[in-house]
Amino acid sequence: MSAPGTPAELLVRLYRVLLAAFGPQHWWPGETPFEVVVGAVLTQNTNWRNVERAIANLKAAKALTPGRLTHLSEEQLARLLQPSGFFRVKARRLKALMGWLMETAGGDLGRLRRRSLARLRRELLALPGTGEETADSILLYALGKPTFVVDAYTRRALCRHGLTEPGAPYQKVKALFESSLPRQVSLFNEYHALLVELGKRFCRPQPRCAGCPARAVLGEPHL
DNA sequence: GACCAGGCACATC
DNA sequence: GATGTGCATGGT
Repeated sequence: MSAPGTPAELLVRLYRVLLAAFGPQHWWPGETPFEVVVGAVLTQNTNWRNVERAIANLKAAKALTPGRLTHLSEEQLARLLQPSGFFRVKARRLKALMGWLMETAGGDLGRLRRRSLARLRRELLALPGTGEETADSILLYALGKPTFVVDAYTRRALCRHGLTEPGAPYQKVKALFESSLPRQVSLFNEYHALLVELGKRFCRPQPRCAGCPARAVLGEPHL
């Protein structure tokens, strides 16, 4: 049984409860918007700690700029990305993303920001290796566009509490948040970060539900 | 030693 | 269009 209230009401209440429980998260955990772009690819199905190691390698090699990354060979790049896992595919994906960034904006994220959300999203999704979550992470956290990021933690938490059905498509979960909340970058930014914190603490595949703040809003998990 | 982590593309049915 | 599989490292 889910808690009383429309899904929209529940999501608004959940945000307040998570913010009170965890405090502001001030995401994304990257030092610059460009680091966010790189991190969005490297974190695919990977622990953030390993992503940090790969980013440290890029910094040590003075390769953490769009131009430098473009000029590295895939093999050279793959060696630097090694700690983040899937390093051959990620080298290919990062090169494709850098190629697009250089071609469309000369490597300048500020220039990219002038384009519309819809156009940027369409172009990102057309790149090999940039799917919906990676595209939305870049759009929200690096480019400041109001698009909601749905990740494994978000899906798991919502599904467990009956707000979405198992296997709900990305767009459906995203639309649920975007139709329930004011379309604000700061809110989408903070909410996603809070959901990741919730996920890390309580919504692992083997849930640890004791003390989970979401229970107060969404009721007992049933999956 | 098994399972998991802030996905995605591609093959196969 | 749904489902399965490869990609790979490091922490628990």
